[in-house]
Amino acid sequence: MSRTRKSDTRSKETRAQILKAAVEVFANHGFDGASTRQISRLAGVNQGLVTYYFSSKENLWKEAMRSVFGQMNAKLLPIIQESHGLDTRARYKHLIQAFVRHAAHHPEQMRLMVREGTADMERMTWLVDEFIKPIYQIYIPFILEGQSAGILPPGAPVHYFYIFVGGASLIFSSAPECRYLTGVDPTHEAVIQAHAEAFCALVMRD
Amino acid sequence: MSRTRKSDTRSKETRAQILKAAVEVFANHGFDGASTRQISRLAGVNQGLVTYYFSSKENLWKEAMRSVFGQMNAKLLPIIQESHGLDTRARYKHLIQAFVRHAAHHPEQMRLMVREGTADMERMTWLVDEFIKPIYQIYIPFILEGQSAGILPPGAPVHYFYIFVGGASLIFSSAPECRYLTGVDPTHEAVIQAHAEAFCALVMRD
DNA sequence: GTCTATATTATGATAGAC
DNA sequence: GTCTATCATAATATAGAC
Repeated sequence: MSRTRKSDTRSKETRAQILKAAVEVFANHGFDGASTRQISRLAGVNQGLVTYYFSSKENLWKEAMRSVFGQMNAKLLPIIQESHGLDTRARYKHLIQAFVRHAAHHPEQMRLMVREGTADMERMTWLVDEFIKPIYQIYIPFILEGQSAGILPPGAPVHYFYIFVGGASLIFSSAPECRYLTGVDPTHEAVIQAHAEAFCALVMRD
Repeated sequence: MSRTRKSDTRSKETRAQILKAAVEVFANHGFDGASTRQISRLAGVNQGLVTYYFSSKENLWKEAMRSVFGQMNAKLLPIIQESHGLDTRARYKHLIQAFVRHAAHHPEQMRLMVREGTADMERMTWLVDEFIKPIYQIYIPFILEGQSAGILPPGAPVHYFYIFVGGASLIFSSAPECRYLTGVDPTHEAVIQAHAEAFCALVMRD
């Protein structure tokens, strides 16, 4: 293996470690509360490398967002595609379960989605234009279909969009609080399943 | 009016302005992201006065929390008390509407409740012990009563607690995002009413 | 590519004039 | 009680050695 190939691998790993740490720290502290020092420390690399790979904190945040939403789409879009064969009730159950499970296994993604909704206009609009709008466009027909099938009550889709996202994910994005408050640990597989079932049962009444 | 009385009034106003600004900035940027300079600027007072009135940033955050939860309890506890005369279905409708409306008019309180759920262990446990645990204790019998009456599906109360709080409040705590994403402004009274009705309809199916 | 060193600005908190 | 001035520290970002 040549020296260049080895450097390439090392380089990509370093970049990936910084990105992974950035997702975690931005999710837990928000853009303003996160520091590049904290991120580099968590990544186990030198602080100067953050600028080397990502130019600026702002750009690192954008790359972290691209990474997170890339993962989310890679996971959920195929599930949505496959679900088109199912009838509406089965499809609802399947997709809600998939979304709850995803939120459970990637709580940092849910926290990132919600963080910059108020703090900064620039970052909020960028995030909406780049990632949230396409997701919302998928939700709308899904909600309308549910209303046509009598699964969901009437009302503008926007209400059910925020009820779905908030109701499905808050227990996981507040996992440490939930554990301390109730003794129930939302990272346990049985609790994840129970939350998916409770949420499904609430949305899809017989 | 004596000079002392005037100073007292001025003093209380200054303190109150700092507290109000602190609630806003902590809600939008989190503890780490907020700066005492930003808070003092928003309050229209000198930065030194933050320390004069609140000793430290940590203590200012705690006072901001006391203020916010004090307001919430003052508003919602009487409504809960009065509701005991109603039958279960009417009571559910009444209380959910009240909670949605409160979340709509005080989105900063919802943001504050959720912010420190992951960032800092000390602040999270303080917040839970001091304010969230009492609220949760009120929710549990409310949820159990709904399950007994057949309004809610079975499942541990913790799931419905987080579904209620998350589902009812996310649209309001992400109001700027919602406005930019959908064109629907969650600060409008008609939208608040529509959200309360959609959420009620989802929870309380016929 | 990775490191150390540093320039510059912003932070939380304090001291002291008024 | 409110202000200005300041200290010590931590922040983002850059320059340059290796």
